[in-house]
Amino acid sequence: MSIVNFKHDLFAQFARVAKALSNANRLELMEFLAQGERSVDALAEVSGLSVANTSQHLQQLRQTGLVLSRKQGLKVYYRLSGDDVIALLDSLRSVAEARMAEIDRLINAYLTIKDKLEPIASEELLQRVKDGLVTVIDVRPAEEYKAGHLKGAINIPLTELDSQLEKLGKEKEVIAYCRGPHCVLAYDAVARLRKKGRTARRLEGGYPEWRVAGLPVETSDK
Amino acid sequence: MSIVNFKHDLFAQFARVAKALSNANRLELMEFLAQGERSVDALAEVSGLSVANTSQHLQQLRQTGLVLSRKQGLKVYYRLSGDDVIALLDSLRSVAEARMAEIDRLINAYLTIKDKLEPIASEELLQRVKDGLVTVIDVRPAEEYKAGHLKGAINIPLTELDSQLEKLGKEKEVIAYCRGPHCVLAYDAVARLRKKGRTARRLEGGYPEWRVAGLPVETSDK
DNA sequence: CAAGTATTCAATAGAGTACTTGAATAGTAT
DNA sequence: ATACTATTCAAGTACTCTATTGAATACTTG
Repeated sequence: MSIVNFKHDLFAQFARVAKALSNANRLELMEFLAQGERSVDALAEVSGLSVANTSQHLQQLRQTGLVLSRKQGLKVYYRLSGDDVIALLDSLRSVAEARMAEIDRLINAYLTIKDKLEPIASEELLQRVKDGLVTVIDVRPAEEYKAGHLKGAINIPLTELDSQLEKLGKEKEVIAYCRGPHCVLAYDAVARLRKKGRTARRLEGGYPEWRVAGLPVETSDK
Repeated sequence: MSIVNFKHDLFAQFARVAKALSNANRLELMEFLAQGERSVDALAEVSGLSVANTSQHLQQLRQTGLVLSRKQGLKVYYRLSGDDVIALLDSLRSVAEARMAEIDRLINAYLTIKDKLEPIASEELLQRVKDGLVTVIDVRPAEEYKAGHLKGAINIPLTELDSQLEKLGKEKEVIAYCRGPHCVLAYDAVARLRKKGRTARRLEGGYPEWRVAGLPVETSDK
């Protein structure tokens, strides 16, 4: 094998991995998988894709080694094949957010629906917490919550929002936050809470912004 | 805009970045750009693509914000738009290597001497340089060396390795590096040095990885 | 201004991708 | 066994991507 061919074949393999990531539906499936193992029909339901289509996307991901599957009874469960895959996804997201003006445009277009999802500012939140007017929920996965969170916030990962609804008093307004200004978990949470008839808003920014601003947090003090 | 659409559009933007990375030729172009700024015809020459084709790939990369360009006189010079792009490429490479048996097969097919060419890690190299135990050589072409190289490394392009052998003390171990983890120049150099009876190893990674890790470099300070 | 060079544009053929539909497979429950 | 369920397979259509070719653009030099 010549050097040139070797190099080209090697790059072709890297390109295969990138190609597996080059579809919005597959990225969305992987975001769900990042939260834990899921069956095909569960993934089809949350993603809104047909079962056959979901299955085919999952097989593409499996062929490049990004996900693994196991069969148990009737169902096939898929999961991400390792933490380095999460790191790759984060790296992709971070480059995309940093570089693409298009994303800012999208976020701004979305946020023009101010009256529906107007965020609450940090100072206002602090005051309302003191006054006992709001319940603050952290919708990130439990591990991230454990590593550090807003003081007084309770952890309700997005996946458990429906089942843990009773933790939230019905009279208080709910404030949701997650990883950062672009993290869609908090948007989702607010939308779903409102569907259930609660009063909900999103915190401007996320945990990192809050911490950097010197506002009160609780950490695992590792 | 609904939350679902918003989320989907956001993932579609991330997917665009991944799609830009999903072609072997574009990845190869980016590896060259990781060494420094390059004109279109220089990139066309090293990649073996036609100029028009090269230009079109570069424009795709520019549209997703992965590279930037500037025009000077007749030529247009492209460069990576930031170090986070290098981090993304490394992350992609690392996931691909970890997951894809296909890549191992390729590497073994080409580099049958693979286990004889154990790489040295960055930290270990730094220590051994301090202790005066090793000579570090940069086997990339002179222009790439000039644009930036590991502090203290001497430039011996692969083509001149035989003729400049006397530059290397016979007692010290020689460490060779080039463009990146898969740049074959360093493998070649190590193999040839060993044939001449020298003790030689390859640096894990290459110049871009070293620089991004914040380790000491010397640049042309343009 | 004319000639030359580097890059980009435009049009095209051929290959690959996404999603749908309906059927096939493998396992469970009755 | 039979009915049922979750998943996968196979085929078809509409759409997109790559690389090639030749022309157009923008800049420099004589």
